[in-house]
Amino acid sequence: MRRDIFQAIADPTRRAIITLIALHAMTPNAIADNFNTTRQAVSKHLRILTECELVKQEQQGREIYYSLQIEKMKEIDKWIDQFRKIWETRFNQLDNVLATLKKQKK
Amino acid sequence: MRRDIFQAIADPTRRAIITLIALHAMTPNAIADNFNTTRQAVSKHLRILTECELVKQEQQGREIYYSLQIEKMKEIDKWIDQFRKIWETRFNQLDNVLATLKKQKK
DNA sequence: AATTTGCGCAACCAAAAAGTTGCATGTATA
DNA sequence: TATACATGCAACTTTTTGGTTGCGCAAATT
Repeated sequence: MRRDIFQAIADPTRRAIITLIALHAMTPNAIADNFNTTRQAVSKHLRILTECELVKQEQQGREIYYSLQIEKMKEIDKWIDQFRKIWETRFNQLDNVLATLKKQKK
Repeated sequence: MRRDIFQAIADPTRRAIITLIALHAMTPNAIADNFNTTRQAVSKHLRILTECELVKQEQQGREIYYSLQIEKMKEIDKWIDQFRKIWETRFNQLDNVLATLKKQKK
């Protein structure tokens, strides 16, 4: 079973769950109420998110509150970073081109 | 067929292809040589990447050069941004806590 | 002109994932 | 203690996906 963060965020429902619990911990039932799915389906998504450590749980009586382990999201940011470098470089190059054009105009 | 950028980057081979062609356009055969797959498999990945506009192609004779449409990568960055805001806020809050502790120490 | 090469596309197959159903378990509540 | 929730988990079904094979087409090469 492939379980990495990129695979985890591939599913739109999981992305929505992530956003939903980013600020406040929620129970599976409460989460399911926000979507067009069953509790079980949400439960499965939560298991996947837990498996790749994107989510942590906290039991409170018979309820289990799930919340986002936001640090983990930085892994995606880290991967994007290599491309950020590229697009920033390109932007600067464009900047240089514009500056050169301006100079020539003078 | 669901075709969005998050689904596109879910596959590790596709992520590798993206990184590979980020700087230089490459042909399917050249890309396949870098991995442990066939040209056809790469071709299929390229089709998926093309469908969600992550990749552009340029024909040159009988060869087709594929390169990354890096602007599209910003969409992921944009999604991550909501979480970046959260973790930066938390970091600042921690900063405040540390500052307060320091003050009390004095 | 014949052959080789680079490629896309469609059909197929196996594996994985998403969702559903039916439990079992533990915690509240009457 | 009996009942009603809240939940996880395992089995099963349906879809989706990644890969392979076998074309066909067009551009290069001979």
